Amino acid sequence: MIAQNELPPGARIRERAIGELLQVSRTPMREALRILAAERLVELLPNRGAVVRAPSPREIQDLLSVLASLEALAGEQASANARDDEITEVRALHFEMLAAYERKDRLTYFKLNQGIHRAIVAASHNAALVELHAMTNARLYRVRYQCNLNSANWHNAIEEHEAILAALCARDGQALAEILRQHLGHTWVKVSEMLRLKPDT
Amino acid sequence: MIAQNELPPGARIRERAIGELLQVSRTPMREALRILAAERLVELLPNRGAVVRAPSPREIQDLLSVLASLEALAGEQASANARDDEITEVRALHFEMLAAYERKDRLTYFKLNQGIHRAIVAASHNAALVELHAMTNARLYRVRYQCNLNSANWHNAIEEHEAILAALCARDGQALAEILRQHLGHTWVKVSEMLRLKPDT
DNA sequence: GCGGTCTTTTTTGTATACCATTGCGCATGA
DNA sequence: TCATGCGCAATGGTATACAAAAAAGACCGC
Repeated sequence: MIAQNELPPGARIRERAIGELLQVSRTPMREALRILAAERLVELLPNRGAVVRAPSPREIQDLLSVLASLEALAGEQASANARDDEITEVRALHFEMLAAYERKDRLTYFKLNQGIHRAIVAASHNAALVELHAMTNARLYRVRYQCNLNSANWHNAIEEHEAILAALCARDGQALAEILRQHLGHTWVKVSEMLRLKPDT
Repeated sequence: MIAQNELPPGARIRERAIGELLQVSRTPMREALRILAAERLVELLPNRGAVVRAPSPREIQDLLSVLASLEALAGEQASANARDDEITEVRALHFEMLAAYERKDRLTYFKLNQGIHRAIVAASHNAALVELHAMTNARLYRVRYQCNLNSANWHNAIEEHEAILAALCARDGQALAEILRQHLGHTWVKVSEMLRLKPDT
């Protein structure tokens, strides 16, 4: 519900209300809220309940720099450790994404884009990295989704993804790390532009 | 209790038993366990409760490679963003650590060592990075503590810390990142040696 | 009309009761 | 002797009741 904006940032989560909505009592509801708080998706105010967190622009920039480092590491380790079939799957996802690009199907494009990055991280065969990447990515999901809806220039991203795929196929860890770093740097450029135009989202 | 090995890896955590020990009922106990599970310090088995996680050697190596990337990023950002008084504090901690080294006070040495790294990360002024570093570090705390007790050669670590301090004072982000990376690479060497000698710890 | 205080109501924090599932031990039989 | 099945004890999962804290609202004085 947070990811899909049914619970917008800043919204208070009343245990009874949401629990009733989901047909569970307060106990599992509270346990879920503690997990979401540990994942930094909600903030727990003592004696005042939970609110959906809205990462500030500064926090978004910080998270993106961390994500860039994590993906750079993933790129290096994936280049070294990925099985050929995993690389093949990334290539397949890449072409699916190109198809969605041609059709201007933004939602599918977005999900496939995320899927490619997740697949590269998974190909590192580094379980801890997969976990931290997923957690960091989850915190950025909402804003990146909004950005994907609004952004005008997809083309750069496509070109970068071509380069990502080439580096992965060549198993050139250094190059892949560097491209992924730049790629997420450009993501920050797009996100910050969107925040300037639509500060409310 | 997990960090201090009062609950060793693999130990089952029975909600009623530990709750009684801590004078709390099962409800807050369960909420705490969910948080620890989200932090990957315990594992939750459906209908079978919680057990203290013991990171495998492979997982330790993976976590250290992630930690190296996080600290490298912290080094870059700290070089750019640290206030002078934060750097001064790192220097002070460094000399305190040297004092503990001279006295062969392993516990104090260990804690100051951790404190230096934490201070450098904090000096990045990147809140998300601080959080992820703390979480990753917590997962490695126990094994690194064991390693600190057993390791013979402190001297390399001291030299590396001299270099870390020098790079930070010079605000040379690239150099600092590289040294921190190597430093954690050497940590893995020490930990893996210990694991070979004492696989049970 | 406005501000402050007291009361009421809502909401979170904790304890406990009850149910479902699991695991173990014991008995039974091949 | 060993495998299998039954039953009991223990443990986790959920709901709910009660206590404490905070928010909301009413009332009063100025």
